[in-house]
Amino acid sequence: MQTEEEILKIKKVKNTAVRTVVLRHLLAQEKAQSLKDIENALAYTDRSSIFRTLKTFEENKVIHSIEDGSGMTKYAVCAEGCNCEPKDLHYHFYCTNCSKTFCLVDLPIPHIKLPENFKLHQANMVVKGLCDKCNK
Amino acid sequence: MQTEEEILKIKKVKNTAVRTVVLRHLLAQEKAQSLKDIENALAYTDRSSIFRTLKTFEENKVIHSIEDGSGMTKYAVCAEGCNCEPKDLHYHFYCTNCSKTFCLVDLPIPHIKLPENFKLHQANMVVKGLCDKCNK
DNA sequence: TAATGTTTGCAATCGAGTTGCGCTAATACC
DNA sequence: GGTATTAGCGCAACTCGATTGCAAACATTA
Ligand SMILES: [Mn+2]
Ligand SMILES: [Mn+2]
Ligand SMILES: [Zn+2]
Ligand SMILES: [Zn+2]
Repeated sequence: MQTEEEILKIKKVKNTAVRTVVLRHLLAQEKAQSLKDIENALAYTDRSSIFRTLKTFEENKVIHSIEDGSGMTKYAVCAEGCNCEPKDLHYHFYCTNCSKTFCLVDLPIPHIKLPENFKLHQANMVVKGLCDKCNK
Repeated sequence: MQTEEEILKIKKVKNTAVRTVVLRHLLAQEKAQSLKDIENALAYTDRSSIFRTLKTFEENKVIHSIEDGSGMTKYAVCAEGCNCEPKDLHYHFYCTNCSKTFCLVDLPIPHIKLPENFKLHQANMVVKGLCDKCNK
């Protein structure tokens, strides 16, 4: 497991107080976090600072974002070695009962045969249903 | 190709003026439409009426919605025989250049082996990149 | 140190989505 | 047909996540 400092160094993002604490928070979660989740957890850090930090992180591939249909974009730390390329894409699971969103990093996306002349760059793959805790 | 009246009858949705014109518009498009797209196209129909129409259509599986990450939910008419079940799920393509979102109905989603005890109900699968027209 | 660039906090704004409400049209009931 | 009830519609207001302008604080460079 890499520390916040190591990750930021590898991804060439300058370390600051806000960046460290946001990244630390993201690393400590099992579920993907919304801006509001982070804002609530970091009571003394301003929302717009967190917002801009998330943008910076995403641009530099420290994290990736997930549109799970809940109305709030979620964020999760990229796995070690991830470069947000097609080979790094994975499914996400959104539990319609507990509203948690997870990265299914062990479930790589199969090769998608797009129509002639289409070019794949990114993907937002969200599978919805019940997570193991809610599926009783 | 089914007419608006036929589709609404099959899906047991009462026909009204707004519903007919919204469905007709959706049927005539090659790309999935946002609420704003429809509002712009139907200049004399109120936004909230279109909004509620879309909700009704979605609840009754006349259309399905797509979260393509553009910030606006897109809507597309379900294929004939579609019941919005896992077997009916398909990929969507969002062109990052021209911002068009398409249903790739001929590209069914492969079986997804979720972790133990997870239950799949729905999915929002969006592949992003360049469409054939923009990939020169 | 002074100049320059970057990050942060605060407040304001944006905009897609949603809702309350009164009016009208459609349907059900007598 | 006539009246009560329900459903759909249009307008305006509102919600709330996301985004931005700006000035102060901080870091880097010359
Ligand atoms: Mn992920
Ligand atoms: Mn579709
Ligand atoms: Zn759950
Ligand atoms: Zn395109």
